Amino acid sequence: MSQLLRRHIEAVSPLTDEEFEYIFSHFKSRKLKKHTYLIQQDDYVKYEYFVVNGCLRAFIGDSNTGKEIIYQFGIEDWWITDRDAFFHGTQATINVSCLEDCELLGITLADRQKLGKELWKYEHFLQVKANLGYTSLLKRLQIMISGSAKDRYEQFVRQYPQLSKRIPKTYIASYLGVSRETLSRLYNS
Amino acid sequence: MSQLLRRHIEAVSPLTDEEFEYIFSHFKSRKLKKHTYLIQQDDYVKYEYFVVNGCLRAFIGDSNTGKEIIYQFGIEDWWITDRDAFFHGTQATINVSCLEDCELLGITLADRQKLGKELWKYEHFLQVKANLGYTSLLKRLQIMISGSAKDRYEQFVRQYPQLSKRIPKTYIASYLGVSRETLSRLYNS
DNA sequence: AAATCAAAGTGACAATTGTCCTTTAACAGG
DNA sequence: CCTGTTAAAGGACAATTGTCACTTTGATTT
Repeated sequence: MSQLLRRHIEAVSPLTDEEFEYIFSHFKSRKLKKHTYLIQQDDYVKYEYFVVNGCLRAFIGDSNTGKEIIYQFGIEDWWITDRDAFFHGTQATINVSCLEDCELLGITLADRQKLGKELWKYEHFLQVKANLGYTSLLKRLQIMISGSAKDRYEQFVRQYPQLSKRIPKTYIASYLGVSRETLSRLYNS
Repeated sequence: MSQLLRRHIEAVSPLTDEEFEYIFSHFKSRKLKKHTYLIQQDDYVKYEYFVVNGCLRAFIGDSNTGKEIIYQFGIEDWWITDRDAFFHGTQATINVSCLEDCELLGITLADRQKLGKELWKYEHFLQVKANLGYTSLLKRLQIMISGSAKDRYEQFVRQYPQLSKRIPKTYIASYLGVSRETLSRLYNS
């Protein structure tokens, strides 16, 4: 369990055993069953979660059309939360639910900041991680702006071959901003 | 000049005069005329730039279609570079050119990291800035996934009323992932 | 094995957006 | 004042994608 988190942090900032133990002591484990919600709209979001096991989806429920737009998946070695609500202490505008049974490690904003202040390595880890996240999001945005439905799907399969098998197409369509039917036709013609 | 940068950093991390002077001494001023390029595809990207004055666009030139896709504008108080190339020391995959005469402050990756190590406040500033950038990019992505051309344009005007007047519509269309003609029809019907 | 349910495929049609092309307007430089 | 350049508007048509309704498939439960 904790090994995954350790390797994840050490990919940026190598740690001593003591340092890691100290960091790890601030995380709280949480297990959730398939179909349950980690975060629901209007919740206050106390934690940011590291995914140890399972698969989740973060989505916006459009109250007008009743449709859901998935903007992120979370699997092993990824982080997931409503960042905006988490950082600003406001209510969630999104939902996060489990597509599989999940095992997570949560940390509060206060502890996150405390660790950053106490350990430069952790602050550095947060900084690098945020920058990596930014660049990968930017790549996704570029494809969303310029690519056709087909481009987007092919790129997704190339980038996440495992995920594209693990997740129902309906959800992938939503993630790509395309209707389920259109996606279906892309690989049957 | 330097006051803008100071206020920008201090919005996250208040500094003493000495600290700011030290930070500022690592930046190099650069002035560019309208229509010139700050970064061209295949350049090595030594600097990350803070915009003191002017307006720039970052875009991808699609070599197949010959079309350009703008994925970011840069104006006063924003940062601009090819982040991927800057962080990894690789060649630029994008272009950045000036829509107006520009005045910039550039910092190298080595100096950026050095400042982060020497001053926790600066590392913290980088971390917070990256997280803010991430959340704002995510909001943009959400609109790109779910919004119609009209939604996107209206949202853009709401969020950047000044920019929408300052920048030619052709560029705004490209930023929104919409053809110039489609955008033109949105506010004439 | 039968019943139930969720996911995926498909056909027909509508709506949105892109592409190509022509025209108009604004404006800078000689 | 003219001329060349750039931005913008708009018409006509094509391509892409969405929507709705229905069928098929496959998994799960009883």
